[in-house]
Amino acid sequence: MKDGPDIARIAALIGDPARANMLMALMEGGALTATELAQIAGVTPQTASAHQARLAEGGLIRQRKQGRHRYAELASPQVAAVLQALMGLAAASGHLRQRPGPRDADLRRARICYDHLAGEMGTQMFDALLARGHLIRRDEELDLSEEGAAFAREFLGSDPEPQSRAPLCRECLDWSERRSHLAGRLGRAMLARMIALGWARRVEDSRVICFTGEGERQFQALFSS
Amino acid sequence: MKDGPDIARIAALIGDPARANMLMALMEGGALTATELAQIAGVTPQTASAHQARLAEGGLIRQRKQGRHRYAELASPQVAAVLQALMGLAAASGHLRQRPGPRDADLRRARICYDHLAGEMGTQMFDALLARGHLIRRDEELDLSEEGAAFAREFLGSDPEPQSRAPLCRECLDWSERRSHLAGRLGRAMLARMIALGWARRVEDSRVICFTGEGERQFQALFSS
DNA sequence: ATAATGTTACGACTATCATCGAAATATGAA
DNA sequence: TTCATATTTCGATGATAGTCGTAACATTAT
Repeated sequence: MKDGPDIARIAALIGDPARANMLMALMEGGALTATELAQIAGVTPQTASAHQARLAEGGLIRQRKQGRHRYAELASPQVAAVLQALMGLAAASGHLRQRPGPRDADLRRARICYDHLAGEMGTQMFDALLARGHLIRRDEELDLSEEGAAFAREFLGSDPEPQSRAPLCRECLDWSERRSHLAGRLGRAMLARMIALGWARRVEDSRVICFTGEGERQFQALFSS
Repeated sequence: MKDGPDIARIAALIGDPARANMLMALMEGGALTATELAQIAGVTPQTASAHQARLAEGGLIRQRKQGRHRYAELASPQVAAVLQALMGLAAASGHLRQRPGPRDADLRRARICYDHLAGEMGTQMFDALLARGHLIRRDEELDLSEEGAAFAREFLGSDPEPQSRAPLCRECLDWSERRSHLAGRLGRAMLARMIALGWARRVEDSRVICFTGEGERQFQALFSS
């Protein structure tokens, strides 16, 4: 009966918390499988699959079937633009979230954000790398300096997934700290290395990352400002 | 459990058809009352009032109470940006709407768009006024020229609601024609005058505007290109 | 004061849909 | 093949919330 584009249909698709979380995860630019999205959204794979189908039908994501996996990625930059606008509005509305951040103290301290380190320790590492000139910000882009590359090679033992075409360094807004932490291939590799070194481990069925006493010491030695 | 701004809450607010229609109407920039929004959204005043309250609580609109009316307007340009992005995506998705315009032929011919004339005849009138220099477009604004003002005075018999501070002329996107028609105080006055002259009448319980044979003739005499 | 109109509050009904358990299907690994 | 993993289908359940009728409240008009 009304005229105008069907904006409600699309908004309703984004309006479900689970789907919104899935889309936010896809905002990073990568392609994720249904089970990965399920973990991120905190639902079972079945529901995630259903959501994925609805999002695809609504034209918000594209699906690439590859082997027994079904990867999902944002359908177009316009979708990202909508999400970006929504994030801006949500942040400006003060409606950052009912709880201004993860409520658990452990979650606020150190947690996993999809695949990299977030929380107080995440922002601390990010700030330290930036202060030392290992990371360089240039117009919305984040680059690794010469010294930064050397540091990463030494710490990681190798280059992080050199074959991937996902960005090496990316800023990711930390909503408990309201500041940035490091995402991208380097962010993922850094966290993986810390776990491999025994500095920290993931807590079962939670996003909490628990550092050992020794791990905390080493971390502070490396990233104290 | 998740981090990030609460984008789902806001999207869910826009996700309801009634609320989406209300917001789209407010996109014009004006302030509308609850009953006006109810008519536009096709719901009863009670539900419109409830929706208005939820939109205000969600920070999408601001309310100004004035006498026994409660005017609603978009809270910020950021809200408009979100709606704009959604419209762009919806249009690009081909999801213009299940039906690309009002399905009824009569609706496509001439209908009421809130308070002014829309449809083929609406765009025809708009184009004619523009072609003759009665209306002048200057950077997104729409103004009435000297000749246009004279024409309006003659046709209307008086100036349209000179006391109001709403814009006199405004462009309104016509989604069955995908072109502009005339809104604003002048658009409202023009339609009211045509009805007063007996050229046309509203069809009960519909948005259709039915022109008489003589009314159609007069209309074509005035606004043929 | 009385009536008329705009708005809001309450209560109830209803439909939509998100969610999950169980099971089926598809693909890859051994 | 047989087993394991990823994904999808089906059915059922449960909760959210959109809707309206009735009525109260607020404000303006007569």
